[in-house]
Amino acid sequence: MSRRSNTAQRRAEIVSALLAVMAEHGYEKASIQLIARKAGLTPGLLHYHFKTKSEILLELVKTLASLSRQRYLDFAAPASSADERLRAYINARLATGPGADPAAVAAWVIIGAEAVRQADVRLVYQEAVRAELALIEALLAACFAERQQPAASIPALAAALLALSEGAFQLASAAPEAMPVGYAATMAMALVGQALGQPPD
Amino acid sequence: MSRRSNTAQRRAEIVSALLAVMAEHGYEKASIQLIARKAGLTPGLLHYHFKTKSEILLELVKTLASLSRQRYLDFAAPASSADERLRAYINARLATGPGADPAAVAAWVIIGAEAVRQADVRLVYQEAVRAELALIEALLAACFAERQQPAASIPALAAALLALSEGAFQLASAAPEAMPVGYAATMAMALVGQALGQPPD
Amino acid sequence: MSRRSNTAQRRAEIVSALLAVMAEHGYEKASIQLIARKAGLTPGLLHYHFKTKSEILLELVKTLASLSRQRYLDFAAPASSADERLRAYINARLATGPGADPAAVAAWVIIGAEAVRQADVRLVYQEAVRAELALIEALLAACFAERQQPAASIPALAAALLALSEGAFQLASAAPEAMPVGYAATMAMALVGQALGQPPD
Amino acid sequence: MSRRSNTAQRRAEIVSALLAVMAEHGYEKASIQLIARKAGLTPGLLHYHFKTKSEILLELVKTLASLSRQRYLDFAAPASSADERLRAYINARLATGPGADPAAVAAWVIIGAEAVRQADVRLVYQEAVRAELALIEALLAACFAERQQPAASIPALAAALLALSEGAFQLASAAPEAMPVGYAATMAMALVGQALGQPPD
DNA sequence: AATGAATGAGCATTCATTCAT
DNA sequence: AATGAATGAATGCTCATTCAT
Repeated sequence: MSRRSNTAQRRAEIVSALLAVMAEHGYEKASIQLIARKAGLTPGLLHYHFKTKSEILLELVKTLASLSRQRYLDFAAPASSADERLRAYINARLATGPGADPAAVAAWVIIGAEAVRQADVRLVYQEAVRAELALIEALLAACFAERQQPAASIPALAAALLALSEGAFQLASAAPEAMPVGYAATMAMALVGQALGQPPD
Repeated sequence: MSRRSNTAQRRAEIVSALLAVMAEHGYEKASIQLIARKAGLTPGLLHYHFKTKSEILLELVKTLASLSRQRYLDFAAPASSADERLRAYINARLATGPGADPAAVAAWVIIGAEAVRQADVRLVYQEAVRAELALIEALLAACFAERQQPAASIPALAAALLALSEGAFQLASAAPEAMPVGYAATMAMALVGQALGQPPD
Repeated sequence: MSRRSNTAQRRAEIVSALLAVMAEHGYEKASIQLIARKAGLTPGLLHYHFKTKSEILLELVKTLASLSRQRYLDFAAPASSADERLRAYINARLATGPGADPAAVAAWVIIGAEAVRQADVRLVYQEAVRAELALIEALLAACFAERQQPAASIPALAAALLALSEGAFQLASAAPEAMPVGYAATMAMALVGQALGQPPD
Repeated sequence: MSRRSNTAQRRAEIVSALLAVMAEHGYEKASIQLIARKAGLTPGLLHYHFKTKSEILLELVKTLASLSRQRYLDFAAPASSADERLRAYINARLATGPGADPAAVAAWVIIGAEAVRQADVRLVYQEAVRAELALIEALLAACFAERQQPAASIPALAAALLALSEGAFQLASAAPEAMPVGYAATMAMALVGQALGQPPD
């Protein structure tokens, strides 16, 4: 009698289309028309599943944050020590970016810029930043504990690792040819190694 | 007595207005009307001095890069050693950002995102990145030379310092409350210190 | 046992929902979605019971006219003279409006404006106007007959009473604070009283 | 050097076009496209001179109120007594409507309906209603004074005259064939005459 | 140099209506 | 009877750019 809802799947398709279009054209130029075409849907249908364009963006932010977290969990699954988990985190983030997907990295960079001017985007972006910082701090604290060393400057170190990540994403998206290969993960390890008094390897 | 041309000054005013409007509204929402109003000029006049809106943005990129460079030169003026010059660089960049101006930092972040999708912006952005990397590498090489140490991983280290900067700008603009105070300069110094085998002071 | 058709009730619910939504948002902004939500139904179902949105409006016009007529009949039930019936009519119309419902009054005002531009609405609106005029004229004629006076200007007087009603509805809906209390019924009585040579009481 | 502004004239043209289109299609169906075509302008230009469509409507309300007032002043110019001025008012309003223009009358009816649902329209509509009531009350008071009679029920009488006007406009616009000729002015005079104890003629 | 009216393409969004289920 | 996804046309509005003055 009643139709079965396909909203969840449609929403995922639309979010995914926004990711792809945004990586290429930015957020403002990612028009509803363009997103719809990429998703193989009609513009009207996008507004049936999402009230506004901004709402799609907010869902994309959450999706990317979640993907990045899942990627860390996958990398860390085989780890058996705090050191290994921290290395897994750095590799998950910096060896090939979140989801190993350049488009996702570019989209994240553009989201970061939108967060500067759009209050609602800023809110979910900040939530993602706080969650990421908390994760890094926990990983660092575990390393210090494992070595029975006094924890030093964990917040600053975590912030620097996050900043290094975000900056690496930016530069990878906008000036890839200018950057050396593999610098980000290597230098992140070095920074952590210095704080721990020895390389985490 | 012919009227003196005020073109140079007008162009500077317009570029400065774009900076201010962009920091608040982003590039796409920084309409010619809005920029003109901020500059106290009329929309038509903007197109008399700049052929297109994009041209204003390109000039802003160069202006910001130049301001950042000048800021380093000012900080480095009293320095008498390679170590001091490197510290001056890090402080000029990260102690308060380029030009000590949050609006300029926000504008730079937005420019970074525009560079992802606009080829002409990407070009001048990459030029700025390359110049910045070259400067950092030279400063690092001088430090190694001063200490008569073999230079190691200079490109990776320079890239990491730049990524740390760009990421710190991003986070300072979009999630300032989430970040600890002064972490960026401190950790940049630490990273350099480790590479040099000792803190650069 | 076959399912009993609930069409009649559903149609009434829908018409009633249109009344409520229209009083708040006007006819154009009373979208099918909004009407459906107010009625607790789905958009598709509205088009199952009514072919077009306009059809719902036409039914609403008839419903309101019918309610207004029923209200007069209720008021006039205890009346035993032509004078009393005329007073009952004026009170039914103007003491608190049709159905004693401000939403219905507002909806009627909006219907009046729609009648200006929509031919099909105009048709049923005019039918309602003619019926109303006929009723008033009959009531007036009965008063004259009762007093054995020659009937004078009955059409003009009936038209003025109707115009006074419609205008009072308009002003009650759009500028209630600006109007004195109870003026409409009072002055309608006065107008009738003058025509009859004495107040109808 | 600078261009001469034609804004005032353009705005008047646009307001006039809205009046014409609205009388035929209502406010919602009076699209910017349609108004622009009627005015012989491009849609973009309408938004150059008016920020929003609603702003055009607000200006139209003021224009119509002003025209109606001017029409009374013209009618009242030759009057030499309070009675004559009151008769001039009634004739200016009801003999042929404000501006003697059926389109203006229809537009006013539609504005009245818009005032029910749009707060900003309601505001200027109420202002017009209050001004009109104040004028009628002053005219009535002058009549009573002239006759050295005690003033009775002036607010109610003024309200009834206004309601009669608004209702007459409504019926003239939506059901002209159903209405007798000249009833409104005649009955307005009668109503006033009764209050004054004798016809103002 | 400077003005500001004018253009035209593009935008997000709304909505009555249809239809497979 | 009922659902809710889907469509396509229309709407108000924005904006970079042009140009006569």
